[in-house]
Amino acid sequence: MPRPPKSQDTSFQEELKLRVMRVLEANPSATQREIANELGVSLGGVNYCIKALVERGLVKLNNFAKSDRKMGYAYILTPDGVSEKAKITAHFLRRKMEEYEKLQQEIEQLTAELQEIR
Amino acid sequence: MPRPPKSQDTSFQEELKLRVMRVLEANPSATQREIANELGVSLGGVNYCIKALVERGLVKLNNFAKSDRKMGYAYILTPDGVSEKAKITAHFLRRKMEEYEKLQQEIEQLTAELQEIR
DNA sequence: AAATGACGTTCATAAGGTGAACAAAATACA
DNA sequence: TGTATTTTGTTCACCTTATGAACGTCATTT
Repeated sequence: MPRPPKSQDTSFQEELKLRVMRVLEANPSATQREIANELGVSLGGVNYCIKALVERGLVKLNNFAKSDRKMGYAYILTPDGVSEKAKITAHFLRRKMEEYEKLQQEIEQLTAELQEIR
Repeated sequence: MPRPPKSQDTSFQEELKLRVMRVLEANPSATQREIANELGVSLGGVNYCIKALVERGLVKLNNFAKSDRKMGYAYILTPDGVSEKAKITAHFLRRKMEEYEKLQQEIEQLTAELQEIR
Protein backbone atom coordinates (compact mmCIF):
# COMPACT_ATOMS: atom_id res chain seq x y z
CA MET A 1 0.00 0.00 0.00
CA PRO A 2 2.69 2.38 -1.05
CA ARG A 3 0.54 5.05 -2.46
CA PRO A 4 -0.99 7.37 0.12
CA PRO A 5 -4.67 7.59 -0.63
CA LYS A 6 -5.28 10.86 -2.39
CA SER A 7 -9.02 10.75 -2.14
CA GLN A 8 -11.10 9.81 0.86
CA ASP A 9 -10.56 6.58 2.69
CA THR A 10 -11.79 3.86 0.45
CA SER A 11 -14.14 1.35 1.97
CA PHE A 12 -11.39 -1.24 1.88
CA GLN A 13 -9.13 0.95 3.98
CA GLU A 14 -11.90 1.83 6.37
CA GLU A 15 -12.82 -1.77 6.91
CA LEU A 16 -9.21 -2.84 7.25
CA LYS A 17 -8.69 -0.22 9.93
CA LEU A 18 -11.56 -1.59 11.97
CA ARG A 19 -10.56 -5.20 11.52
CA VAL A 20 -6.97 -4.50 12.48
CA MET A 21 -8.11 -2.67 15.60
CA ARG A 22 -10.25 -5.65 16.52
CA VAL A 23 -7.35 -8.04 16.21
CA LEU A 24 -5.07 -5.76 18.19
CA GLU A 25 -7.59 -5.40 20.95
CA ALA A 26 -7.98 -9.15 21.20
CA ASN A 27 -4.28 -9.84 20.89
CA PRO A 28 -1.96 -6.85 21.30
CA SER A 29 1.14 -8.91 20.72
CA ALA A 30 0.04 -9.95 17.27
CA THR A 31 2.58 -9.61 14.52
CA GLN A 32 1.86 -7.61 11.37
CA ARG A 33 2.36 -10.81 9.45
CA GLU A 34 -0.01 -12.68 11.71
CA ILE A 35 -2.63 -9.99 11.30
CA ALA A 36 -2.22 -9.93 7.55
CA ASN A 37 -2.56 -13.66 7.43
CA GLU A 38 -5.56 -13.76 9.71
CA LEU A 39 -7.38 -11.04 7.81
CA GLY A 40 -6.36 -12.35 4.43
CA VAL A 41 -4.72 -9.14 3.28
CA SER A 42 -1.20 -8.18 2.34
CA LEU A 43 1.58 -7.41 4.77
CA GLY A 44 2.16 -4.02 3.18
CA GLY A 45 -1.46 -3.17 3.67
CA VAL A 46 -1.41 -3.97 7.36
CA ASN A 47 1.81 -2.06 7.82
CA TYR A 48 0.36 1.00 6.15
CA CYS A 49 -2.77 0.72 8.25
CA ILE A 50 -1.01 0.34 11.60
CA LYS A 51 1.32 3.18 10.80
CA ALA A 52 -1.67 5.41 10.21
CA LEU A 53 -3.28 4.27 13.45
CA VAL A 54 -0.11 5.01 15.42
CA GLU A 55 0.24 8.39 13.76
CA ARG A 56 -3.31 9.32 14.75
CA GLY A 57 -2.65 8.22 18.30
CA LEU A 58 -5.20 5.43 18.16
CA VAL A 59 -2.61 2.76 18.72
CA LYS A 60 0.53 2.93 20.80
CA LEU A 61 3.62 0.79 20.53
CA ASN A 62 4.51 -0.33 24.05
CA ASN A 63 7.52 -2.30 25.07
CA PHE A 64 7.04 -3.76 28.52
CA ALA A 65 8.82 -6.44 30.51
CA LYS A 66 12.25 -5.25 29.59
CA SER A 67 13.80 -7.39 32.29
CA ASP A 68 12.26 -10.54 30.89
CA ARG A 69 13.41 -12.70 28.05
CA LYS A 70 10.33 -12.38 25.89
CA MET A 71 10.07 -9.63 23.40
CA GLY A 72 7.73 -7.23 25.08
CA TYR A 73 6.39 -5.26 22.19
CA ALA A 74 2.71 -4.82 21.69
CA TYR A 75 0.32 -2.60 19.80
CA ILE A 76 -2.06 -1.24 22.36
CA LEU A 77 -5.28 0.57 21.59
CA THR A 78 -5.26 3.94 23.28
CA PRO A 79 -8.44 5.30 24.88
CA ASP A 80 -8.85 7.39 21.74
CA GLY A 81 -8.41 4.23 19.77
CA VAL A 82 -11.13 2.47 21.70
CA SER A 83 -13.64 5.26 21.22
CA GLU A 84 -12.70 5.66 17.58
CA LYS A 85 -13.21 1.95 17.10
CA ALA A 86 -16.69 2.29 18.57
CA LYS A 87 -17.45 5.12 16.18
CA ILE A 88 -16.27 3.18 13.17
CA THR A 89 -18.20 0.15 14.36
CA ALA A 90 -21.40 2.17 14.53
CA HIS A 91 -20.69 3.65 11.14
CA PHE A 92 -20.17 0.20 9.72
CA LEU A 93 -23.31 -1.14 11.26
CA ARG A 94 -25.28 1.50 9.43
CA ARG A 95 -23.53 0.78 6.17
CA LYS A 96 -23.93 -2.96 6.48
CA MET A 97 -27.62 -2.67 7.16
CA GLU A 98 -28.04 -0.64 4.01
CA GLU A 99 -26.16 -3.27 2.06
CA TYR A 100 -28.37 -5.85 3.67
CA GLU A 101 -31.52 -4.25 2.32
CA LYS A 102 -29.98 -3.76 -1.08
CA LEU A 103 -29.09 -7.41 -1.18
CA GLN A 104 -32.58 -8.40 -0.14
CA GLN A 105 -34.05 -6.45 -3.02
CA GLU A 106 -31.52 -7.86 -5.43
CA ILE A 107 -32.30 -11.39 -4.33
CA GLU A 108 -35.99 -10.78 -4.86
CA GLN A 109 -35.30 -9.48 -8.33
CA LEU A 110 -33.08 -12.41 -9.25
CA THR A 111 -35.69 -14.82 -7.99
CA ALA A 112 -38.37 -13.09 -10.01
CA GLU A 113 -36.23 -13.22 -13.14
CA LEU A 114 -35.74 -16.93 -12.77
CA GLN A 115 -39.49 -17.43 -12.33
CA GLU A 116 -40.25 -15.60 -15.55
CA ILE A 117 -38.34 -18.09 -17.62
CA ARG A 118 -40.41 -21.18 -16.90
CA MET B 1 -10.83 -2.55 -19.97
CA PRO B 2 -8.07 -3.03 -22.41
CA ARG B 3 -6.33 -5.90 -20.79
CA PRO B 4 -7.89 -9.32 -21.33
CA PRO B 5 -8.35 -10.95 -17.96
CA LYS B 6 -5.65 -13.53 -17.49
CA SER B 7 -7.21 -15.22 -14.52
CA GLN B 8 -10.80 -16.26 -14.07
CA ASP B 9 -13.59 -13.80 -14.59
CA THR B 10 -13.54 -11.43 -11.70
CA SER B 11 -16.82 -10.84 -9.93
CA PHE B 12 -16.96 -7.37 -11.39
CA GLN B 13 -16.75 -8.74 -14.92
CA GLU B 14 -19.24 -11.46 -14.19
CA GLU B 15 -21.74 -9.04 -12.80
CA LEU B 16 -21.20 -6.57 -15.60
CA LYS B 17 -21.89 -9.29 -18.13
CA LEU B 18 -25.20 -10.09 -16.51
CA ARG B 19 -26.24 -6.49 -16.13
CA VAL B 20 -25.35 -5.69 -19.72
CA MET B 21 -27.37 -8.65 -20.93
CA ARG B 22 -30.31 -7.46 -18.90
CA VAL B 23 -30.18 -4.02 -20.47
CA LEU B 24 -29.81 -5.44 -23.96
CA GLU B 25 -32.75 -7.74 -23.47
CA ALA B 26 -34.92 -4.87 -22.32
CA ASN B 27 -33.66 -2.49 -24.96
CA PRO B 28 -31.66 -4.01 -27.83
CA SER B 29 -31.09 -0.67 -29.48
CA ALA B 30 -29.26 0.71 -26.49
CA THR B 31 -25.96 2.41 -27.16
CA GLN B 32 -22.75 1.34 -25.45
CA ARG B 33 -22.61 4.82 -23.99
CA GLU B 34 -26.17 4.59 -22.77
CA ILE B 35 -25.49 1.25 -21.15
CA ALA B 36 -22.33 2.50 -19.52
CA ASN B 37 -24.16 5.50 -18.19
CA GLU B 38 -27.12 3.51 -16.96
CA LEU B 39 -24.96 0.96 -15.19
CA GLY B 40 -22.53 3.52 -13.87
CA VAL B 41 -19.46 1.97 -15.46
CA SER B 42 -17.00 3.08 -18.08
CA LEU B 43 -17.54 3.03 -21.81
CA GLY B 44 -14.44 0.94 -22.31
CA GLY B 45 -15.73 -1.61 -19.86
CA VAL B 46 -19.01 -2.02 -21.65
CA ASN B 47 -17.28 -2.24 -24.99
CA TYR B 48 -14.99 -4.97 -23.75
CA CYS B 49 -17.93 -6.84 -22.27
CA ILE B 50 -20.13 -6.68 -25.34
CA LYS B 51 -17.26 -7.73 -27.55
CA ALA B 52 -16.80 -10.81 -25.42
CA LEU B 53 -20.51 -11.56 -25.55
CA VAL B 54 -20.56 -11.29 -29.32
CA GLU B 55 -17.48 -13.47 -29.61
CA ARG B 56 -19.12 -16.17 -27.52
CA GLY B 57 -22.23 -16.00 -29.63
CA LEU B 58 -24.39 -14.82 -26.77
CA VAL B 59 -25.19 -11.53 -28.47
CA LYS B 60 -25.58 -10.83 -32.14
CA LEU B 61 -25.25 -7.52 -33.92
CA ASN B 62 -28.22 -7.14 -36.22
CA ASN B 63 -28.78 -4.37 -38.65
CA PHE B 64 -32.35 -4.34 -39.76
CA ALA B 65 -34.52 -1.86 -41.57
CA LYS B 66 -31.90 -1.04 -44.14
CA SER B 67 -34.42 0.54 -46.41
CA ASP B 68 -35.52 2.95 -43.73
CA ARG B 69 -33.86 6.12 -42.65
CA LYS B 70 -33.14 5.15 -39.09
CA MET B 71 -29.90 3.48 -38.24
CA GLY B 72 -31.05 -0.04 -37.57
CA TYR B 73 -28.37 -1.54 -35.40
CA ALA B 74 -29.23 -3.57 -32.37
CA TYR B 75 -27.59 -5.99 -29.98
CA ILE B 76 -29.83 -9.01 -29.79
CA LEU B 77 -29.52 -11.79 -27.27
CA THR B 78 -29.21 -15.10 -29.07
CA PRO B 79 -31.00 -18.20 -27.69
CA ASP B 80 -27.63 -19.21 -26.24
CA GLY B 81 -27.43 -15.78 -24.71
CA VAL B 82 -30.82 -16.14 -23.10
CA SER B 83 -30.03 -19.48 -21.53
CA GLU B 84 -26.58 -18.32 -20.47
CA LYS B 85 -28.18 -15.32 -18.85
CA ALA B 86 -30.44 -17.65 -16.90
CA LYS B 87 -27.45 -19.67 -15.77
CA ILE B 88 -25.58 -16.63 -14.62
CA THR B 89 -28.68 -15.34 -12.89
CA ALA B 90 -29.03 -18.59 -10.94
CA HIS B 91 -25.35 -18.50 -10.11
CA PHE B 92 -25.70 -14.98 -8.85
CA LEU B 93 -28.72 -15.78 -6.78
CA ARG B 94 -26.72 -18.41 -4.93
CA ARG B 95 -23.81 -16.05 -4.41
CA LYS B 96 -26.01 -13.21 -3.25
CA MET B 97 -27.76 -15.40 -0.73
CA GLU B 98 -24.44 -16.40 0.73
CA GLU B 99 -23.46 -12.79 0.99
CA TYR B 100 -26.78 -12.13 2.60
CA GLU B 101 -26.11 -14.59 5.39
CA LYS B 102 -22.59 -13.34 5.85
CA LEU B 103 -23.94 -9.85 6.21
CA GLN B 104 -26.51 -10.96 8.71
CA GLN B 105 -23.84 -12.50 10.89
CA GLU B 106 -21.64 -9.46 10.54
CA ILE B 107 -24.49 -7.20 11.57
CA GLU B 108 -25.13 -9.31 14.62
CA GLN B 109 -21.49 -9.13 15.56
CA LEU B 110 -21.33 -5.38 15.09
CA THR B 111 -24.43 -4.95 17.19
CA ALA B 112 -22.99 -7.14 19.92
CA GLU B 113 -19.75 -5.16 19.90
CA LEU B 114 -21.61 -1.94 20.38
CA GLN B 115 -23.58 -3.42 23.28
CA GLU B 116 -20.43 -4.45 25.08
CA ILE B 117 -19.19 -0.93 25.37
CA ARG B 118 -21.97 0.48 27.51
C1' DA C 1 -19.41 16.80 -51.30
C1' DA C 2 -18.43 18.60 -47.05
C1' DA C 3 -19.80 19.06 -42.43
C1' DT C 4 -21.92 17.30 -38.45
C1' DG C 5 -23.00 14.14 -35.15
C1' DA C 6 -23.26 9.65 -33.02
C1' DC C 7 -21.36 5.52 -32.60
C1' DG C 8 -17.78 1.76 -31.55
C1' DT C 9 -12.82 1.14 -30.62
C1' DT C 10 -8.43 1.86 -28.64
C1' DC C 11 -4.96 2.79 -25.30
C1' DA C 12 -2.21 5.61 -22.13
C1' DT C 13 -3.22 6.44 -17.52
C1' DA C 14 -4.31 6.17 -12.54
C1' DA C 15 -5.58 3.66 -8.57
C1' DG C 16 -4.44 0.61 -5.27
C1' DG C 17 -3.31 -3.85 -3.21
C1' DT C 18 0.58 -7.25 -3.37
C1' DG C 19 4.55 -9.62 -1.76
C1' DA C 20 9.50 -10.13 -2.46
C1' DA C 21 13.44 -7.85 -0.94
C1' DC C 22 15.59 -5.14 2.40
C1' DA C 23 16.62 -3.05 7.08
C1' DA C 24 16.25 -3.26 11.87
C1' DA C 25 15.59 -5.45 16.05
C1' DA C 26 15.60 -9.38 19.05
C1' DT C 27 16.98 -13.80 20.39
C1' DA C 28 20.19 -17.73 20.54
C1' DC C 29 24.48 -19.47 20.79
C1' DA C 30 29.49 -19.47 21.70
C1' DT D 1 30.03 -9.84 25.34
C1' DG D 2 30.29 -10.73 20.37
C1' DT D 3 28.42 -12.95 16.45
C1' DA D 4 25.00 -15.65 13.96
C1' DT D 5 20.30 -16.59 13.22
C1' DT D 6 15.64 -15.68 13.27
C1' DT D 7 11.84 -12.63 13.54
C1' DT D 8 9.80 -8.42 12.69
C1' DG D 9 8.84 -3.96 10.49
C1' DT D 10 9.50 -1.21 6.22
C1' DT D 11 9.82 -0.17 1.50
C1' DC D 12 8.82 -0.13 -3.26
C1' DA D 13 8.61 -1.96 -8.00
C1' DC D 14 5.09 -4.51 -9.95
C1' DC D 15 0.59 -6.20 -11.51
C1' DT D 16 -4.10 -6.01 -12.26
C1' DT D 17 -7.95 -3.52 -13.65
C1' DA D 18 -11.30 0.12 -14.48
C1' DT D 19 -11.29 4.65 -16.68
C1' DG D 20 -12.35 8.12 -20.20
C1' DA D 21 -10.30 11.12 -23.66
C1' DA D 22 -8.96 10.67 -28.31
C1' DC D 23 -9.58 8.56 -32.57
C1' DG D 24 -11.66 6.25 -36.81
C1' DT D 25 -15.93 5.10 -39.08
C1' DC D 26 -20.33 5.60 -40.78
C1' DA D 27 -24.98 7.68 -41.26
C1' DT D 28 -27.42 11.87 -41.56
C1' DT D 29 -27.72 16.73 -42.67
C1' DT D 30 -26.85 21.01 -45.16
